[in-house]
Amino acid sequence: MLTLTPAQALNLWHDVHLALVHDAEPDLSVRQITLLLTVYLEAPPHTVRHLAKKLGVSKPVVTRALDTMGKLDLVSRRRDDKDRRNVLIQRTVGGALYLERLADLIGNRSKSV
Amino acid sequence: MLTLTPAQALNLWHDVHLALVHDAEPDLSVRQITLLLTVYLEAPPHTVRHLAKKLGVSKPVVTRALDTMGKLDLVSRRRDDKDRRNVLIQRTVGGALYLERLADLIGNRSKSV
DNA sequence: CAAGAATGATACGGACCCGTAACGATTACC
DNA sequence: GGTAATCGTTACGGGTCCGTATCATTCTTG
Repeated sequence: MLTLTPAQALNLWHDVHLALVHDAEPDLSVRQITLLLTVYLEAPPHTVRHLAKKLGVSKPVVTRALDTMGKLDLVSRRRDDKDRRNVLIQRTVGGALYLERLADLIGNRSKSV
Repeated sequence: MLTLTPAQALNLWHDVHLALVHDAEPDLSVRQITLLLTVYLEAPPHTVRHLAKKLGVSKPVVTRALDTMGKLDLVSRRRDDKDRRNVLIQRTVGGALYLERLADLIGNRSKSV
C-alpha cells in the first residue's frame, strides 16, 4: 500500500504536469485522459454509451473525444458485428505507447518526491 | 523514495482523473493546474513573464489562465509597487482549499493501487 | 411486418483556448 | 528629458469543447 503525504502528492502532480506541458504533444483534457485510461485499464468491450455513463458525461462528449483521440491514433473505433448499433472502442499501438510513456513519466517523477 | 510500477502509476492517474471528472467543479486544463501548483509550491514572487517562461508558453496563455482561475478564486493578482509594470500572482484561500482537496484525493486513491 | 426503443453521430449556439501581433503603461538608459 | 526596452493586456482569426436537441441506423417487440 502506497502512502503519499499531501506535499508529496502535490509535488508529484506538479512535476508530471509540468513535463506534460513542456513536451510537444497536444495536451489532453481531463475527460480525454480519463477516457483513454478507462479503455486501456478496464476490460472490454467499451461502447460510447458505457463510457459516457462511467464518466458521467453526455454521449457527444465521448464521440468528440474519440474523434480527437482517433486523429492522434490513441484509440480506434469499430462497429459491433453482433449489434450494429454499437461502436466498440479499441486500443491502438499509439495509445499503448502514449500510456507507457506516461507511466514512465509518473514513475520517474515519483522517485524524487 | 517512492517506487511506482507502471501499472500503479496508470491506476493512480485513472482513479484521480475519474474523480475529477465526477466532481461538479469545472475541469482545469493541464496548463492551468500546472500554473496553480507552481504558484503554490514555489517561492514567490511570481510574475506573468516568470510563469510563462517556466511553463514554456506565451504570456497571453498565462494572462488568460489567471483570468479564468481568478474568477474561480484560485489565484489573485496585484500590481508590484516597486515596479508597476509587474503583476504579482498571489495565493488565495480558495486555491489553498482546492489543492488541499486535490492532495487528499491523490493520497486516498494512492492507497488502493 | 410495423411501431417503438436503443445507439452513436450530427447540428447548433455559446464559451473557452490558442499563437501572433499590436497596444498602453512603466521603467531604464544616454 | 527624450528614446528605447520591458511588462502585462488586448485584438484577432481559427480551432476545440460544451450541453441540448435532433437525426439515421439498427434492433426488439408485438
